[in-house]
Amino acid sequence: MELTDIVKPLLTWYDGNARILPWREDASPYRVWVSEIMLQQTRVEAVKPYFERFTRELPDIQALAQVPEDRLLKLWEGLGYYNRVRNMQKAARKVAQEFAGELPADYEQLLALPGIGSYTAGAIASIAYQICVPAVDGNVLRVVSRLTASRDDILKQSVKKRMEQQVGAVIPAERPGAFNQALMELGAMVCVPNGMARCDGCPLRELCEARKQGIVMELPRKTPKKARRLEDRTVLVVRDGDKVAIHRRPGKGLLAGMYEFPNVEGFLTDDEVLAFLKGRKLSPIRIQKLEPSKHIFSHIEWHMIGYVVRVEELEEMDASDWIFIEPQDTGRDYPIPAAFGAYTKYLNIKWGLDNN
DNA sequence: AACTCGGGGTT
DNA sequence: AACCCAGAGTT
Repeated sequence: MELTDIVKPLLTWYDGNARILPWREDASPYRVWVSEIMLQQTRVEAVKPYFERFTRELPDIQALAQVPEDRLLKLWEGLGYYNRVRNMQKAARKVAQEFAGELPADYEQLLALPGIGSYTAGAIASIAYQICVPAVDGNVLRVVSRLTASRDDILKQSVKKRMEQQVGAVIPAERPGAFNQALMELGAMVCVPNGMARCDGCPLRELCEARKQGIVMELPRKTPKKARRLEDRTVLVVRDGDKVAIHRRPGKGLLAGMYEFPNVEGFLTDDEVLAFLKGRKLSPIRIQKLEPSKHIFSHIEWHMIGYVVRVEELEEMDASDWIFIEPQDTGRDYPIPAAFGAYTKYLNIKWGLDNN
C-alpha cells in the first residue's frame, strides 16, 4: 500500500462527513488560529462555546493584543492550560508589531510565534493559507500508525517527525487544509482511541495494514505515563461580613495568574486554621468545616478539605495579598480555576446578618 | 528525553 | 480507574 492511495477516498469521505464547526464556517486566519490553540489537548465539544464567546469579544488580533490579562484569563476560565492564551496574546502583540497585524502566511514564521508548534503552524498554514505542510496531531499519529501497522512509540519525537514526513509527502496541492482536517476527522470519528475502532465505516479499510494484520486494537503504541502525585490542601473561605477573601496566584507555574481561595498545604485542624489566621493578624470569630473535595490535574491530584471562617479585619492585618470581594463581583471579574469548584458557591452567598 | 501545564468526556 | 483529547514550552 502506498500512502498516496488514501488521498482520493479520504477527501471524498470528508466531503460527505465533515462536521459543521464554527471555525469552518468562516475560516479566517485569526479564527483558525484561535480554534487551533483552544483545540490543543481539548475536545471539539468543549471548545465550541468558548470559541463563540472569545471571538465575539475579541474579534481580531488587535483586540486580542490589547485586552487586560484578567479579562483574557476570564474568557479562558475552565478550559485549562492557561499559558495557551497568554502565549497567544504575546504572539498577537508580535504580529501587530512585526507583521502589521496580519498572521504570516508562512510555516516557519508561524512556528516562531509563542504557543505555535509544529502541529499548529501546519494547521494554520494549510487550513487558512492553503500551504502544503502537514498538521500531525494525536489523531493523525493514531491513523498513520494503523494505516502503516507501525508499532513504534508515537510519543518519540523521531517517530512523530517520520510520520510528518510521510504525511507531508502525499498532501494534495489543491486541498492541503481539507486533507489535513480529513485525517484528523477520521481519527476523531472513525479511527477512534479507547475501544473499538469503527472500521466498518472507514473509507480506508481496504488499505489499512493494521486491519489486514488484525492488530488495530494494539495500535498506536505509547510509553505509559508516570503516576500523578497526591497533594493534601486546606482551603479557606475567609469571610468578613458579605465579603470573601481571594488571592492571586503567582505569574508562573500551576494556574499562573488565576485567583483562588487562600489555601495551605496539608490537612489543618480547626485550631491550626485559627492559629494560621491569627498569625496574619486576623481575628477569627467562628469556624465551620466544609465538605471535602478532590480535583485531578494531568500530573497532580489535589485532595482538599475546607473551612469557612468569619473574621474581623484588623487595621494592621497582614494579608495584603488577599482581596476581599463582594459576592457579585466574583463571577464577573476574577478568573478562578475549576479546582476550587466545590467551594466557589460560597463566593456567591449573601451571608446576611445571621449568626453564621 | 523527561517534565510541566487543566479539565472533562469515554470506556 | 485508565485513557486521551486538533500540544507547546521548559529543563
